[in-house]
Amino acid sequence: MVIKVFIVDDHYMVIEGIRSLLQNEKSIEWMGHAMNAASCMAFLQQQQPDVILMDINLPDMSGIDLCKEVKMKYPSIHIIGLSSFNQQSFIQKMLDNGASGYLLKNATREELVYAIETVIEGEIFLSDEVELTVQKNEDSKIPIITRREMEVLLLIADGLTNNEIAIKLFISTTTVDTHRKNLLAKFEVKNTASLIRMAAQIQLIPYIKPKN
Amino acid sequence: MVIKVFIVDDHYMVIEGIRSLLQNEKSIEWMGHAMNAASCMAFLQQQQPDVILMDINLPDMSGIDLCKEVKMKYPSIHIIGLSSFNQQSFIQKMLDNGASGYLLKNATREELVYAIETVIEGEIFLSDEVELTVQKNEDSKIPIITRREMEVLLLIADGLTNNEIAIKLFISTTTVDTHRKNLLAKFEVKNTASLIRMAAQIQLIPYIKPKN
DNA sequence: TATAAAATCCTGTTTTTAGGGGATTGTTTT
DNA sequence: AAAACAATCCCCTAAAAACAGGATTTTATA
Repeated sequence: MVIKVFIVDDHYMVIEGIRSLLQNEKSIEWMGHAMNAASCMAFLQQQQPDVILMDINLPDMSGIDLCKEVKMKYPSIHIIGLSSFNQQSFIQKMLDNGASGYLLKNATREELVYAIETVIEGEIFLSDEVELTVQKNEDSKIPIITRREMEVLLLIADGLTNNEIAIKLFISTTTVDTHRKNLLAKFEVKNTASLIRMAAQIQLIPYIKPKN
Repeated sequence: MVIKVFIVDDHYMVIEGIRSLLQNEKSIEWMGHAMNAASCMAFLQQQQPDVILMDINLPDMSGIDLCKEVKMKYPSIHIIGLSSFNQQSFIQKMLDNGASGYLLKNATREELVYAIETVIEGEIFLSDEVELTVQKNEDSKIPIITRREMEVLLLIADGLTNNEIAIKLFISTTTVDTHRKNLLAKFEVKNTASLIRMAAQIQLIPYIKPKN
């Protein structure tokens, strides 16, 4: 049985690299690629692969969210997260959202093929290095914040004060203050500067600054 | 005349992708790859390519430094910086260190080939999107801050208060406050959150957080 | 050597955040 | 059904940052 593989990545060179690596694998069928979340979803309406290799950074949506959406509509598709970085927080989120594995972009052909074969069996695959990190970082800080906290965080990053945020979210200023306190506690920092820095570094804050 | 190309990148998939993209180009000869700065330098002792495609992120040394080193010893080699991100600060540093071009990893085969051909002619090549960024940022706000303001900015990002910064720099708290005010003015923001966000986004703040 | 720019310091006031306590109402999850 | 979590709200105090308006000295640079 041939495993049908599809890839979602906005880097042409990575797509080409994976295609090239899988070219001579007789057990794997290359279904094509998408360079963003929207065209991925469009493709899936026509055909369903067995495995999707999915970059965590996409131009229109994070791979983490796309993963969730795909698994919601097509639970039988196995998703392998793909990224350059060995970041536990992303890996965890991908897995939480239904991904079956996580592969670093410096993986070899053998790893790639093995990953695909593993997730098809219903098992979880993680890159060697990733597993190490997961272990190492287990005890360290990967703040898990709630949806509301995330909203507040983004508005803080946009430069709004507690009062302005309260008005925008139709809640009391004291509530905003509580969310803010919880954010500081979860990130284990003592002020806004460190909070925003950390959040920016773990890519919680979108790069393009929305006006006002 | 055949252009000899070598690549330095720690992502196997990217190496493979570029190799695959250049495979059928008769005017280009693939010399091989290195996955870190050390083996790149070792390779160059044996053979010299005409063009090196060099990732800015390498495990043992930044591409920016490696670029400088290579150009020092082998001035005739043309270097094209390679990265996933469209970050003006890196691009500028690569060019300052002697690189002849900058290519994003989502470049097409045509762009890649054109880039190689362009730098061989002694010209500078920049990805379309990169040029846009350079242009866009030209007239827009790239705040020019002084050395002292930079020091203060980094300490703010580290979570220090004005008072703590004052102690660390052996200056008065009011001076720190003045620097801070100037930073806010130069960045055209009204609070620390926005300041740190912007600074992080234009890569003014180092990624690895130094302890304390 | 003017002149500009950078770095230093000051006195105020107002606004915002941080830190310490709570508490209530829903909604998941076990 | 109980426990845990999320979201909401409150009080109070202290610390920090933002805003306004200065000034002096040192260091580049035209």
